[in-house]
Amino acid sequence: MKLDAAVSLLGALAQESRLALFRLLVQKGPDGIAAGEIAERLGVAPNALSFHLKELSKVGLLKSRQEGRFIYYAPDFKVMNGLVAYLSENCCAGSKTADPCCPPR
Amino acid sequence: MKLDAAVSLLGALAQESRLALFRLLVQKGPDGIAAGEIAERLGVAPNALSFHLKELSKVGLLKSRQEGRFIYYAPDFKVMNGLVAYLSENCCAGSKTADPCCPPR
DNA sequence: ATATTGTTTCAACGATCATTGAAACATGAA
DNA sequence: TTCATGTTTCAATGATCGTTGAAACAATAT
Repeated sequence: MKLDAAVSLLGALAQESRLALFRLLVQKGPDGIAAGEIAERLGVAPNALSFHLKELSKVGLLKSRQEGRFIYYAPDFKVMNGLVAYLSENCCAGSKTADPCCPPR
Repeated sequence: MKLDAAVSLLGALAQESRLALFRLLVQKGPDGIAAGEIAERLGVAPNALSFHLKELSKVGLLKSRQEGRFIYYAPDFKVMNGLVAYLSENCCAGSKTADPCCPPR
């Protein structure tokens, strides 16, 4: 992963509603949750949520699937995995020990 | 780590100059680098760099130490470790396998 | 004391971001 | 078709962010 891509992903997650949203989606797993239920659970206005869903989708963190009137959103675990790997390798001295982030050497 | 803290850390890293800065500091290790050398290496104006150093310090990602006229900055690996752990646990389905970010169950 | 070097602070500007309310679009039911 | 529901788009607003230039501060040398 390039630095620019990591910055985009970090920026997408660096917002209270969006991080909470992503956490919720991760908990719920690959089947996803409908936008309306997310909005209700997070206490975010539907249009605001739509904005945040778009932000997360724009950087590839979310997948969506339409089912009738509902649109289900689920995390793209591969992308998130890439981000965590990037941070571990580039910002944690590349250590692979139990404690992933420690000084080099 | 609380959600708010994670958001602050993500926000601090979600900027090109700052992520590059942090990467550089991680590479250089606990001894740190002087602000002037960082500015030169990253091609950032000294006052702009000072702003970014403050942003990273504000959230606890950086430690600094004065030596003569120079101020050396180094990463706080413990804090970064906490962030990576938070993301792995809360945003990666809590998996501890080789692939840290995969769907639950 | 003055000068020089390294770093930070301040004010200002344009750009981007998050939220709001209203309207629009899309799907399915009556 | 008409209606209700789920979701998104649009425009406007206030807030925050990143950069710039000039000035200030701090530590050392002359």
